[in-house]
Amino acid sequence: MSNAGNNNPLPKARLRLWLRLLKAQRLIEAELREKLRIEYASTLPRFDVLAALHRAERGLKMSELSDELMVSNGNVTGIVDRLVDDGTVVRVPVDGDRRAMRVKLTDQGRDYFRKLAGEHEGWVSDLLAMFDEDSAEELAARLHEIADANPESEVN
Amino acid sequence: MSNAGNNNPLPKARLRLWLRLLKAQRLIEAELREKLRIEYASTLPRFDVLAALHRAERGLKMSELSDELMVSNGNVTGIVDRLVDDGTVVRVPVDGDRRAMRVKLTDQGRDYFRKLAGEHEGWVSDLLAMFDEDSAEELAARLHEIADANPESEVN
DNA sequence: CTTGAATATTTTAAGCTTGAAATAAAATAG
DNA sequence: CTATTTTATTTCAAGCTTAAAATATTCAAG
Repeated sequence: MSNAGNNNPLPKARLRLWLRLLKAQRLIEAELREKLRIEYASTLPRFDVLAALHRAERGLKMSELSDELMVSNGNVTGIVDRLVDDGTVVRVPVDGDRRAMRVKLTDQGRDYFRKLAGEHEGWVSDLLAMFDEDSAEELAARLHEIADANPESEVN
Repeated sequence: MSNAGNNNPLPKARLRLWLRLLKAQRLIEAELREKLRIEYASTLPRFDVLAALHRAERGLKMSELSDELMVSNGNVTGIVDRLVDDGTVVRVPVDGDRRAMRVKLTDQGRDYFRKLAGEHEGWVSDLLAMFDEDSAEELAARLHEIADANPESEVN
């Protein structure tokens, strides 16, 4: 049967929510991207990789990185290549498994990221200045439900 | 002065909010992208262009398209090129301005999009099934504040 | 008119992203 | 042991994305 002219308001409300979410994300991402580019000659994907590595004391394997960031593994290869060229990260062999590589921040990379991360937090805080602590946390909790209800999404 | 060890909870809460927003967006986008690819051999950027054109009866100029979608104008050129190859859209000269082009859905493109849009709404609704109409609308309103407070962000 | 600034679009080079195929090593069976 | 399958990563081709430069046209002074 045809669904033409269907006007059920629930799916429409959810669709509007999705479009708003997308618009907010794009706006914030565009601002952050521009700041990273102009002030640090860097990019968001690079920042994301550094952030993930900074959270992981002893580094991450390529596959752990791509899981963490929800991007394909082939993608991470290229970004890490460029970070290696910069001298901010290194690939070290995982002993006991000659297939795997552990990616770690260099000392230089760690210093660099710490400076960046402080700035980044400030930029985000400015962009989300309309939320006080409570509303930010409440909103974050609501958004968490989305990831919670749709687990294990594989990107590969 | 150094900011090391700063633990101000407000920026941290906003940063968490941003990370949640980003995670939710990526999850939904990955699902939609996969469905479009597998079931329709299409992509999200193409869908976004078609959706914008569907909302605009008499078509959109290239620059209107890139404003609407918040992507660079060079970007739209490539996507529209491919849609023209598919036969879903056409570029028609704007009379009175030989620089400009108006992009319009073809009849075939309109039919195709209508089918797609119905499916798309269903996919989104399923992914956001944890929100009833009221919470979806409330959340959307909260997110709208972000775009509202950061207007006129130029992507070009 | 003509010159110069502004606008609309495309092109370009570089980087990001994906899914699939290729490579290599490890783990599992038989 | 050896063959098969699984796992970790890279490579590849195609498409997306950006910022900047190039083109082409229109608009605004003078």
